[in-house]
Amino acid sequence: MKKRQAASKAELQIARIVWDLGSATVRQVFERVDASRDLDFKTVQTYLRRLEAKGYLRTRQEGRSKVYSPKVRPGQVIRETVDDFLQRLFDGATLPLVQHLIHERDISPEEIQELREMLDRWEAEHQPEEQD
Amino acid sequence: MKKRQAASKAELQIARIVWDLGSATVRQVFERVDASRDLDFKTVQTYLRRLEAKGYLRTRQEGRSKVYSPKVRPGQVIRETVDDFLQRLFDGATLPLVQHLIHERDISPEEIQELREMLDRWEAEHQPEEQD
DNA sequence: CATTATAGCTTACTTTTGTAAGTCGTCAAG
DNA sequence: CTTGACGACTTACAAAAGTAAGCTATAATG
Repeated sequence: MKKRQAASKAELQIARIVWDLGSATVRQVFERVDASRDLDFKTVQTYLRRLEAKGYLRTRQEGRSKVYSPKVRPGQVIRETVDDFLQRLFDGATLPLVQHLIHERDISPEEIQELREMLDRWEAEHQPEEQD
Repeated sequence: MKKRQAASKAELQIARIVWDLGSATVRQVFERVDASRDLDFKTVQTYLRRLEAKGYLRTRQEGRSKVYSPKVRPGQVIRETVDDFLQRLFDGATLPLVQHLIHERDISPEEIQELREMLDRWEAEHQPEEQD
């Protein structure tokens, strides 16, 4: 199928900013990233270019700037990334990771509640009322 | 703290084999890996050496072979790896990932059931009967 | 004891990553 | 028009990752 070249960790973080903004110029992305990590404008520019080269983002010219926006849907990329991660660390099994998340990371009672509800909703939607 | 140098993806996969086996020689690991991916013996050897250099595995001499075994607990490494992943892809928030896992990956009704039980058990253990 | 097969140690080589500097064109302010 | 700021495009460059080949010591075999 696609097999877009994998985006590196740093690139992913930059891509996420573009996803958040919907579309953005280098500078706009740069301003968002600035706070957390400490990257040079040029560096951000490089990541964006690579992301475009790898097929994750597209650009359109707008005045003298170019505006980056997602080319493949973010959800898609996230799915692939998670899949790969799952594959490598848990042989692709979903449950062990969920288990790990619940056990090893502090999940609050509220979150547990929320999780339950999520399960309910999911089940409701995906098991169309089996009438007997 | 620790800040062991991060193990790369390929290395992680090799480490997992050692974890599974408890301890193993290069050849033993090689035989396990052989099926799935297609790595050269030498390559496996390199990964193991790097894992030792990075502090993930230790070795003891046994006859003319050296036997690799975990130096830091696997669970520890997994936790760190998951944390890092979570950080980069979900700003560190656990729930969104769980949500993603439930929604995007096919989870069977059995697994949902299992998840519920897992939540129950977890809650039971971690909310020592609040008497009012 | 000479011959092999194996294990270990050293070295290698290509891509990718992380991180950026240089150069050039253009729009806006003097 | 000259100067500067800013963005794009090119180029850089060291470190990590992926993948392995070479050489050496040694144990097992004929």
